[in-house]
Amino acid sequence: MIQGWEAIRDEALRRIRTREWSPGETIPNEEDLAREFGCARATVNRALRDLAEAGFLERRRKAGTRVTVLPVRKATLEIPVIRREVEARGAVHSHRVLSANRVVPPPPVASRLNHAAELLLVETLHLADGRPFALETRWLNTAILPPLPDPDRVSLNEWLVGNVPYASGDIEFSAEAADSREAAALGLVEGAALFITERRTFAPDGPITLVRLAHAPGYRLRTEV
Amino acid sequence: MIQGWEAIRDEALRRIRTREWSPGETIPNEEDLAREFGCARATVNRALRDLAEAGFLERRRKAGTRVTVLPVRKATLEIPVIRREVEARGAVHSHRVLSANRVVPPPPVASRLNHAAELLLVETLHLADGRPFALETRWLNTAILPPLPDPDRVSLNEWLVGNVPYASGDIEFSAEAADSREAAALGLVEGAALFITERRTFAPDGPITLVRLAHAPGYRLRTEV
DNA sequence: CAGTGGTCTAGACCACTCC
DNA sequence: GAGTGGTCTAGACCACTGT
Repeated sequence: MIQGWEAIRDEALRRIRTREWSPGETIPNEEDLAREFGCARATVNRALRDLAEAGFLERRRKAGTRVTVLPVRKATLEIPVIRREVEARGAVHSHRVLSANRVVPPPPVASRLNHAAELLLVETLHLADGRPFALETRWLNTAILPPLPDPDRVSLNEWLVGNVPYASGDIEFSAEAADSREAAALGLVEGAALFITERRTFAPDGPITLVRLAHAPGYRLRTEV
Repeated sequence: MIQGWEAIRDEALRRIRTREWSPGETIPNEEDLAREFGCARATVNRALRDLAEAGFLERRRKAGTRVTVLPVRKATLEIPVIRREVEARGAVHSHRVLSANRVVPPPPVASRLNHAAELLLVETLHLADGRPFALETRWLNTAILPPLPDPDRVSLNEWLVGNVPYASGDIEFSAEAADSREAAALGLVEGAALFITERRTFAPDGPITLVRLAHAPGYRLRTEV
């Protein structure tokens, strides 16, 4: 008798990995497994649901549960606010607002936010122990935001996280060559490889913000599988 | 009366976002919430567990459930095998093995795999519609692997996914400038910004493989939040 | 030690979907 | 229509941890 849903999950994963349950194959249904493992069906359900969320199994009512043929690795990334990230490296975080202006967004920004009217553009340099860490370029839709705090004093990111309910958004990661502006701000040569994070956030009634973070070389995003 | 654990999760999330439950605050315990929502405690547990996994709540026995002060965004990345990724773009995938040699790993590789003895090094160029898509540099520990198939015919990645039980691993993302070898293979100028994915995989009895994927410019990793 | 979340059970009904 | 997973319940016991 196997005890606990985690043990059942592990046993199921073992059978998948040893191909006792081979890719594409339908495994026994929950009731049969519950009988085999000597537990309630809900416990089997918990274990198999976990494996399905991890991408090892595919479950459909009536059709049953199958072993995924090519498991898509699902990695969970933790994306902390910058201050936390800097502090996690044992450094002191500070930031400097380079500019803050009302600007009509260029077409790429307008289309990504689905918003053509004027936005607030704030450029901020984040520092770790006084050295450039990342350049933040943030577009804000002040039309639907409450009055903003002074960005010199408060991190806009943290203020938004705490004060603006949001509905949805996405994040993209890419690599780009530093342009002259980025190179100057981060103290690099033009063309240096930058790790770029770009986040969009939308409220139910419109876009909230678009943020582009250009990270200085050496930045790594890491996750366990 | 609120119906269904998802409705309860949504209601709890609403209270968090409207600061009805403010950051750092301890929310009512499961039993009280179950009474309020007119459902079983297990249903409340399901809803709150979901929010805790998403990073909105922190739960501890005896101490209760608190609203996270600075929610760490947890994004789930789907990391498909390269062939799938290429096909998802509507292109035809092919690959070309550039080299395959037994090599004593250089110190950075040896330390990352915790293995100093000879390894098999396979370099593969992945193509989308015949154009360079990514350069794969793979170190394999043949000492603990079953006999490998011919890498010209079979994608080593897919073969490993299907044939080697693994225990753990990690993935790192970064941006690096292309060296002359990478630039040549991918048809770029030296110094071009590459998006790098590096995966380590370990079996219980030793390292299995270290893979570095250098993606051609334009590559983006995207996830919804 | 006591309060809270974590898990389990046995049974029930429902929702989806394949046939 | 029937088989399977998805969810809910009411109650129970356990595991952790703050006091």
